[in-house]
Amino acid sequence: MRCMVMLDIKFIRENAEKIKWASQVKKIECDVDKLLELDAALVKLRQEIQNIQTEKNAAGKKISKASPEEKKQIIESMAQLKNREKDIQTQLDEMEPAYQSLLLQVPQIPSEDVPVGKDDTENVEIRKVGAIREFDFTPLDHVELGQKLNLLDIPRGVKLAGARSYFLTGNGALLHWAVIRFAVDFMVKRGYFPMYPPMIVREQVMRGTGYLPGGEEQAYMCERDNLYVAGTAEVPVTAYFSDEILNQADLPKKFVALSTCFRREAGTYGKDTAGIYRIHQFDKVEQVIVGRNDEQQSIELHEEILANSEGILQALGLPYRVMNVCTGDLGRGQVKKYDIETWMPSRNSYGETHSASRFYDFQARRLNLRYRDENGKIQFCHTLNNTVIASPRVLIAILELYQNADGTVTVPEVLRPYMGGMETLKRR
RNA sequence: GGAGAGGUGGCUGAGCGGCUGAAAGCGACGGUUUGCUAAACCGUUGAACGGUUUAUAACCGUUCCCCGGGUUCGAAUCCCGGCCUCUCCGCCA
Repeated sequence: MRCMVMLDIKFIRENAEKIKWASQVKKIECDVDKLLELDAALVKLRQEIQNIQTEKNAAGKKISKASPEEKKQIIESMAQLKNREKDIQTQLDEMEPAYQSLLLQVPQIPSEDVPVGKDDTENVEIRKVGAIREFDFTPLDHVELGQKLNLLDIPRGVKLAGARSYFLTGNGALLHWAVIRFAVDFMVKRGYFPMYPPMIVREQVMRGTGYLPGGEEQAYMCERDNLYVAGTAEVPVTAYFSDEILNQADLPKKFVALSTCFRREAGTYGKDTAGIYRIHQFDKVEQVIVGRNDEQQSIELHEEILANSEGILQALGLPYRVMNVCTGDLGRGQVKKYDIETWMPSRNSYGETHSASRFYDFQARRLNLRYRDENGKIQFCHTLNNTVIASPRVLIAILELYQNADGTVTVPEVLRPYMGGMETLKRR
């Protein structure tokens, strides 16, 4: 994973204005002019050094056949060349780091159909699906339900592990596993290849997927081992084929991965403190696609992974809406992102439960993830990913929406096979 | 944790300091043969960057045999550091 280029420098040269625009609407700092200036200077120096090397090589070839006196001469002139070379090399070495770090800041250009906006308040709703339930009694929130039905124990989680920690207990744990198994099976039926990935990964995997630099504060890290704890299976699964060259015929590769996810949630003190909405550890079923370098195909696959997740929510009978995430809320590498927000009565609003991202070759470049196309040319892949289900966050919606006046919770039908046929969650 | 081995092209695997961008095999691609398939035979087959050019074609140049330094007129080949992988022993599950 040596290739740390965000976007191809040639592309940047030719699309400087678009990138400036992207940096502006994404609110990501990036000095394109400075980058191009450095780039031009570097190209010039590299040409000079190349000429010197040509001379050196020629001299080196002569030397083995030269007479002793000639050898002396050649070696002397070589010494001069080497001095000049060293000079230029020093200049190059001085400029390179600045160039590299500027290059790393270059954002991916958003798709044309992404709304321009400053932050998540300007995301645009694409559609709403499912009717919001009207209660004819006063509904409880998931924390109260969890307590009453012994599904959830936050205080003891906090006792052992600090804020944003919890236990799922009894039927709560069973419901959690049921949701996950349902989601995995759903995706496997749709032809996705199941994976259970390592979640403690090397730094270059985090860099390759775009979480570093920038996400240092969000990720747990094992300092002794210099390894990072990934916040999502997207990280190891997208990096699965890094540094490899795949066959075009094998693409797209579609994966469904289940993992526990760890997030520090630094800088969110006071945000979403109630319940199990924002927590340090959760399980997530994730879908990841590695495809051809073909924008049209990526667009279609993006719709496909979105449809998969909508299928899950519909099967669970949860009302949701699909958001077209605006430029200001897009990550550096994302071309376009759909968020799915599921209705959560206690929040009296939709809460984000899914996030479907399209990167084109942004991650693949950093991961050195390539394939050979029909002409034998090596191309960078395209990558995409989306949540299938993240639990326990989704349990908020399930518990609150499926609660009954008597304080019990009905088990959604599709989950019952995974709960030994249980139809209702009662206190036990 | 202790001791050792090693990192070469899509893969496996050779490689006296100049003739090695790299043997050989496999794979892939093109062709011959063939009722079809298979087999056999012949040929082609690394990447990035820069220049010439209408050209992602051809040609020329430079760099690249894990990364970074060093020795040398010259390094895949010698030396040092780093990263990574593997084996044995110990420990643990």
